[in-house]
Amino acid sequence: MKDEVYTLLGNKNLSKTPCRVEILNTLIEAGTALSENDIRNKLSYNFDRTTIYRTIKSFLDQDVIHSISLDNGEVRYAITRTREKHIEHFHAHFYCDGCTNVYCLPRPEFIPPQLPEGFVASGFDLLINGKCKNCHNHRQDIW
Amino acid sequence: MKDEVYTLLGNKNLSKTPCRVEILNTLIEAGTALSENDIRNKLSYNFDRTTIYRTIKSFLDQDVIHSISLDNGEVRYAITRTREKHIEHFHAHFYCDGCTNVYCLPRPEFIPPQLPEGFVASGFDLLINGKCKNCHNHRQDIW
DNA sequence: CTTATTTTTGCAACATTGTTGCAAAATCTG
DNA sequence: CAGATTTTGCAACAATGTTGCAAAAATAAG
Repeated sequence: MKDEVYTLLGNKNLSKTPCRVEILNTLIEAGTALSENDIRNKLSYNFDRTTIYRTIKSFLDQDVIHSISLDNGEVRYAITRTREKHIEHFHAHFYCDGCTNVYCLPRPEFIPPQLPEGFVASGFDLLINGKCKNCHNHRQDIW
Repeated sequence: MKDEVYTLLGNKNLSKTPCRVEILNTLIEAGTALSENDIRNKLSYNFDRTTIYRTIKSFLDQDVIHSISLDNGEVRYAITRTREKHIEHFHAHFYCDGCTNVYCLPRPEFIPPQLPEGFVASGFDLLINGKCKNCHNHRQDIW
């Protein structure tokens, strides 16, 4: 809990301010990726928008969290739980069409699709959509 | 050229206004996906921002084009060249770290990664990054 | 623990992008 | 060509990204 947050902030040389502690805590406790608004709404104190923006930016810079851009332009943030540095270049997330939650997925096997002649891949970002466990029950349109 | 554009607009029941013709033409001729700004800068006439916005929206609605959201939030648009309807749920694009161009890739084989228990996939969006043919020559950091 | 130094906050301000309403202008239909 | 239907251009906002600056808070040093 708090300890984890403090340790994390300490490791990354980020000062332990209420805003940072709360945001980080919120993201750790959330099972899914959260938007800036989601985050703001979960905080006990009404921090300034800029402060939240900059806190998120710091966390991103330090790889404490990572961002996921959805098709509609919405951005969500989630704790980065990868251990190895290079894995950062291989992201996979799941977007639930039912509840719209976004979940981080473990690194998938990278089967690079046929690339045009001369193209070389160095990473990827995969966003799978479908129904999560909860929403799968009230199933509707399974392909 | 123009004929292709006219036919396309006709098929989709979109009126053939200068703005639509030009934008569609621009996107067809571009080998890569373009941002709204890229598009605007290539037009001969200074159409209103709203008009371009709405034109793009119409094209998206009619599946004439599709959008690609980059990690940094930037959005690019490209002609939809898929024939079969259902393929729309399987997008793959290539982002060149060198020139920042975005290319549409043919539909890759979908090797669904291990999903959590109870999760069901129905589509995906894959953005591969690396170096395109041109930029690969002045190679730098190949993994 | 108190002070000096370094960071973070809050606030004002702006840029960009997404979006809508409305009247004028253009396009389409017969 | 004339009337009906759409699209444009413009004004206006909302949401989000971003920066500068002084006040407030956190950290480091003694």
